[in-house]
Amino acid sequence: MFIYGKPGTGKTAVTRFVLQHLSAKSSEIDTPLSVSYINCRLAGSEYRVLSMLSQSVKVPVPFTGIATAEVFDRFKQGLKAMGGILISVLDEVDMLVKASGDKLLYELTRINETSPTGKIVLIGISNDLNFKDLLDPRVLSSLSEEEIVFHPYTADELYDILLDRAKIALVQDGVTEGALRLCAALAAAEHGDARRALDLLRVAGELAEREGGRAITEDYIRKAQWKIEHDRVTEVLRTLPLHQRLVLYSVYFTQQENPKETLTGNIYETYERICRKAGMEPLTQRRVSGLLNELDAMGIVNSKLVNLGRHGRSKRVRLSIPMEQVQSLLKEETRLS
DNA sequence: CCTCCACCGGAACGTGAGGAGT
DNA sequence: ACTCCTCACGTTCCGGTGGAGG
Repeated sequence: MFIYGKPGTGKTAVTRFVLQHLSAKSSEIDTPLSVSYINCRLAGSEYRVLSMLSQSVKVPVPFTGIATAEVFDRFKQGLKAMGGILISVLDEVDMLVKASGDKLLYELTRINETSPTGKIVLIGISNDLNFKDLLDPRVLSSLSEEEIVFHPYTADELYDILLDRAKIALVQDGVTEGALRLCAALAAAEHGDARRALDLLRVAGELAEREGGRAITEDYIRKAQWKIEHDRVTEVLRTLPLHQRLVLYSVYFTQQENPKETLTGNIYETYERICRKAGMEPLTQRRVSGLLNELDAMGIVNSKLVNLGRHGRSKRVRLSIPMEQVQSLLKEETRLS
């Protein structure tokens, strides 16, 4: 089965809920059934997904050291030995396939053909609606027998969810209707993500509590939204590796010196200068270009491909976070200060 | 209309850390 | 002791490209 839907539309929650009921029912009627839930993005690689699968059939696998094919064999052995049915949920499978292809999925679908005892049921969850394009037709035919699409929540639905939670979590009249509506609207504008909506309400509640407010008002919701964004960025910035930070500073300085010419070429020059001053070996332009793309993906920087005709084509890069945030990060930098 | 710039981005490959199996 | 894994992070190489200016 395939489950599609944007983040925060309930895919994972619903799947877990159903799984829980299934395993409760199976122990009630005494049927051999085990379930495993794996988040492929968190797992990171084909190897680690496999090793987690193996663990779910009680086969311990070292976290590194043996060949992927070997882990796969052990998993098959374990499944066979265990018998029954393994329901395996692969959350964010699209990440797995993008990183390491659909080989693993293909192999997994083939298990049922060869293994008489011990069958596997695959449930793939994906954020990417075009995920199917990445798959080989053979994999597709055996996988997508059933599809469910989770649509983004509308503002009204989000409002209901929030209201429900607010009743449990907050004192009576702890939140104004307007604040709830705003909260739902903000989250709905951002792809109808329920998790975001709940986060927003929670943070707003914390803010209100700290300031001794009597109820969560629209004002607190707005503040909370700002805070969430700010915290997210600070956290990301703080954990950036050295050269990634250097590239970020280069963008910052280039943009300050010459706001119009923030092309990769100029940024790279600045970067080289910084490296030389700090007595470090600069990375190649290719690598820096990759780092810039990563910063872009994290939403720290915004880059756009531009064509300067005779002057070639390049990328125009802009910071998409406030300058002050980079400044304060720079202040913590003892080596570069 | 054609050229050619200045970079983009894919692919293959290298290295060193962390570790398993025999 | 030796071979063989994964994986993150880089490098080298190279074909690709949209449009200003000849």
